[in-house]
Amino acid sequence: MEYLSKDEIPALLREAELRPTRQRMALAGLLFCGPHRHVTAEELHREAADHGHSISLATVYNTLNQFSEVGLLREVVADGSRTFYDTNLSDHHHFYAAKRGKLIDIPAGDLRIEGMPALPEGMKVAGIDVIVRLEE
Amino acid sequence: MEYLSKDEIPALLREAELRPTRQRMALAGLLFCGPHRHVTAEELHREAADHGHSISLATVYNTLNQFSEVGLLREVVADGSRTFYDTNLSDHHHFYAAKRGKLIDIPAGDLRIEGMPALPEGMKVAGIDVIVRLEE
DNA sequence: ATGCCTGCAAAATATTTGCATGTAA
DNA sequence: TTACATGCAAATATTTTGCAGGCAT
Repeated sequence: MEYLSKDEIPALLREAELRPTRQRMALAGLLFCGPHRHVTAEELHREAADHGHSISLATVYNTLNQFSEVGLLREVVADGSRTFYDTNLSDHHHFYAAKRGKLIDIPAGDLRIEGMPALPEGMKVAGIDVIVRLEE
Repeated sequence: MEYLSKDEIPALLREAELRPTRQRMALAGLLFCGPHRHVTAEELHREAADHGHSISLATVYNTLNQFSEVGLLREVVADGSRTFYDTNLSDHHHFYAAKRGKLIDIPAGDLRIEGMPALPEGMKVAGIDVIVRLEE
């Protein structure tokens, strides 16, 4: 399976109706041109800096939120104190090793939810998050 | 089924090796002498004030954390930006109506998890959180 | 009396926003 | 050119911490 190449990034952004600006290109390159990953804003900001992209942390936050809004990323709430962004959009769940602050994918289909009860009047399911918390 | 009465609170705290101080008594009374509930620190702080208990927000936070550490409460991470504390300690899951910021219990047993994959080397399961996100 | 608790304010963290400037189309 | 994006700093929101004084035992 091939990873996305850098020159496919502009199209990816355009399809999402986001202008392919320098910063978005750089961050999208880091996020999408390789295997799936989980990042925090802080991590991605540092990584961008390491690659010579000077992008402010606020812009990293804004960009991650935009990418989430248009469905390029999925937010994962595992820790209350930090937000993770997952490049894997398929229907899957997560292990969370709190001590290491690391998320690990549980492949789609491995974990199934059975016995969904009736929903409150007039509501529908927007998503199901399963976090399996791990300890040593 | 009877709810806990106020005069059982000191024993509850003592069993948890927490001194029954005025503030802990007041907060425990609000939390445990009635049906199960989900609260945020902010909500509990306001509620205490409404009942004439002037307890600082910092103390509410500290107390909720202590109660969680000794197993009187369970923390529920639903929203990333707020921590909920649940008085229902049984093995159950939650609906989360993001728009209303409200958690709703899914009774234990209603929802089952099937097909847990192998865990990473040397780790064990500390807990499983399922959040079913709802929208209108 | 002793040591754990609390209140307050200040610090720490994580994230968002306002606005002047920069840049893609 | 023109609207949208960015950088920066400041604002916001939430939670934690330090320390002087208070209270349970």
